[in-house]
Amino acid sequence: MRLQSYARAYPSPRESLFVSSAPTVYDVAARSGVSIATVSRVYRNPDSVRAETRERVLTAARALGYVPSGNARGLASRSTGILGLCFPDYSDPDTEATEAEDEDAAMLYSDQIIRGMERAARRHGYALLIAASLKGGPESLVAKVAGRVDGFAALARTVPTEDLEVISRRQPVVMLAGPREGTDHLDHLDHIEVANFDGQKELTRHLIEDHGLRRLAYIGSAEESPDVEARFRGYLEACRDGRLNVGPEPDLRVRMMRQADGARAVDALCAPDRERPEALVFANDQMAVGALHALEKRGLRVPEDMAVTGFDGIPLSRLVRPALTTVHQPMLRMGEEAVELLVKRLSGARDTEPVSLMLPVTVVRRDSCGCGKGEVAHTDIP
Amino acid sequence: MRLQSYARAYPSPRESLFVSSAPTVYDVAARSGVSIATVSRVYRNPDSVRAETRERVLTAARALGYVPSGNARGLASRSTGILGLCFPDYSDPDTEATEAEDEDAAMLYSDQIIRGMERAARRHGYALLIAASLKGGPESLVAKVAGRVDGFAALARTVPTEDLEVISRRQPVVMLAGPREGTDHLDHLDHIEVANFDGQKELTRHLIEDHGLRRLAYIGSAEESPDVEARFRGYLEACRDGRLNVGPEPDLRVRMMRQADGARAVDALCAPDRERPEALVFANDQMAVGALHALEKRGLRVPEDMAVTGFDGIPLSRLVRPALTTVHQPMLRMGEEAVELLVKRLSGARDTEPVSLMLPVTVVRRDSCGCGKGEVAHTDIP
DNA sequence: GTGAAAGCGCTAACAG
DNA sequence: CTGTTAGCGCTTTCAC
Repeated sequence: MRLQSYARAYPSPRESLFVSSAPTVYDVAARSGVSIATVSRVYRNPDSVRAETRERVLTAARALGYVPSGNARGLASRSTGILGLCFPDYSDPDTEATEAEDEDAAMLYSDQIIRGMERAARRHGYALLIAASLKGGPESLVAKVAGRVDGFAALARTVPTEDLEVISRRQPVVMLAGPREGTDHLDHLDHIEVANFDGQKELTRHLIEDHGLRRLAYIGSAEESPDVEARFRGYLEACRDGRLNVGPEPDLRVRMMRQADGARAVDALCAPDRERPEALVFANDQMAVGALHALEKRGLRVPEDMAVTGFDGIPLSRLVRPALTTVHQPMLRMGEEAVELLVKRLSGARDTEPVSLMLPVTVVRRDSCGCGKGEVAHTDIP
Repeated sequence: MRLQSYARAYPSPRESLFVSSAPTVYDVAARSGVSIATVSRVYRNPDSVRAETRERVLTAARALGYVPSGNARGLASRSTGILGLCFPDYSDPDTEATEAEDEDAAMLYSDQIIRGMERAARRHGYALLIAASLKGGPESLVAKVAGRVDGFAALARTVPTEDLEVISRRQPVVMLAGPREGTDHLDHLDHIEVANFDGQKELTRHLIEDHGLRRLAYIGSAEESPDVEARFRGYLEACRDGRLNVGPEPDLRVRMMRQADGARAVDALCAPDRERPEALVFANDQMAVGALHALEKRGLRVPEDMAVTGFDGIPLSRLVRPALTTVHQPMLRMGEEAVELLVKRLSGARDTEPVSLMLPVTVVRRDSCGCGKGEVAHTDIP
């Protein structure tokens, strides 16, 4: 019944740019006079085939332009040698590279994770499949990735939690950055987060104690985000420790946490009818950068008239003027740790207890909080 | 004969962290009382199934924790929705991040391409599979990627040219950065390169005409690299135009073009027994950065005692002191163009003539060539 | 060492 | 709108 294959005519390489159907093990087997099993062996375990036979097969394969189908392989062997990463579409039109030189300034959060994962995956012999969720169905995203990899990492809120729960019953999954919620479901997932609370708390303490600021405003997210909430709680605690008068809610919640939202925050919080804060504490760098621009337009000086801080430590934070005081997250390391966790699960430790890591952050004091011109100080937290 | 599947017992979610065998269409079909074809339709084309039936299937799938197998899908449908990228292991131990803040300084060439491809792939609904060639068999790399994607890009010299030739008969391949050689084979490949020749020529002209330097030294690569050769030819032409006395070979060829090699180049070219050059023209940024360090150790000032230039425009080039004069390559754009080319091929234009793009570069004049402190000038080439 | 045969999980006609 | 029936290309026992 595979005779059709055996009888298939092999068009010369030049017949068309792309040949209608790619050669298979059957073609190679027929041409080299062995069975398909042997062809398979030549690729999976060369030493189990006599040298002469092996050469015959290889020669035929070369002549035919044979490339093993990863899909068929994965299907038959139930493993792919690929790790995956799902992340949300963070792209910010305002941050997109416009001038050539700014390409690297637009590096995001997720790009660092990709770099970290790629590096670690490479060390372990895995390739990396990356997929950003677009506005389309989120269902498709996870399914697409999950169905093609041996294990994967997902940035929090990329994938419906219940989907993750289901998938994690089948393969190793590590959740990135969103603290495990509920503690109830999601019990199969390994989990990595950063010290959002401690970082934001230390940064806020710095503003209050070291710079003597007392009227702070916090700009958070309207979307539910455990990370942002943790940061806000850190901010609150520092405020209370400093005996500042703060409510239980951020002074402002914006929708997307992009540059435009940061600019809008300035409009809202520096309205003429209200007392101007002494410091704008943003839940991320992108907004803070947007605010810097907006403030400049209004003729307000940073940090003299108003201090501004961010969170994340994206490359852009160091390039803007004044350079942004922020809390640096070790995203590269997070990517690496994610791979380590996945690899560990894949190589045996499948039924051990879920792991939960908390990575330390670094408070980076630059100009925008009032720390001396050009001087930079780091404090690792915790 | 699939009865085993139908009869399979479904362990409760808690029975084990990972269930032995994942549910399939057969399980979902059995549980929801439809055929496997219908299950398949629910995922591929939901509207072709009556709403009520669809819900039944979805419910069963959810209960079972069903996730479609990408491998099986790819195998049956002959397409994966994935694009690939193969790149060499560029990592440089000296550039690796040590301090948190330097994570982004370590961004390489290939990272920008990844970013560009990911972004463009996302726009077209593709995911991206990335794999760096490690010292292991190169055979495995291409095969791994090629066998799992609908089309892919390969950085020059990542993959044996003959392999590419073979594979490109089967699926779209675009070659990055290495000029098409021979013109003879490789005729199926689309190809993208940057203006290496013109960029290096303009930079060299700047050194000669604008700064009046006449004793230049070029540091190239021992490995064969069309890109580096093109740069060198640009350098040569500028030198001849300036009536400088230059031989047909670089003053030095180093092995890896890493920071350590740049430092070694300084040792070799600034030896006491020979006349010191006025400018060190490096074939890439990494070496130039290494040279900057070595020069500083020797107590030589840049640019006063010696001008230094690089090529690539990596983020690090702007962060070092003095900031490096270099030629910026639009790697992000190269990644994007690569995806556009692949997508075009995949959506019909399979048999049209191979495309060859030459992307413009930008000469970035910073401090290390003697251009005024802090001032930066750009010139786009061509 | 090599071959035969049975799937892996899904899609894709083609009937009904 | 739904079911039947073939494979997709490879790995994998189990014999020989």
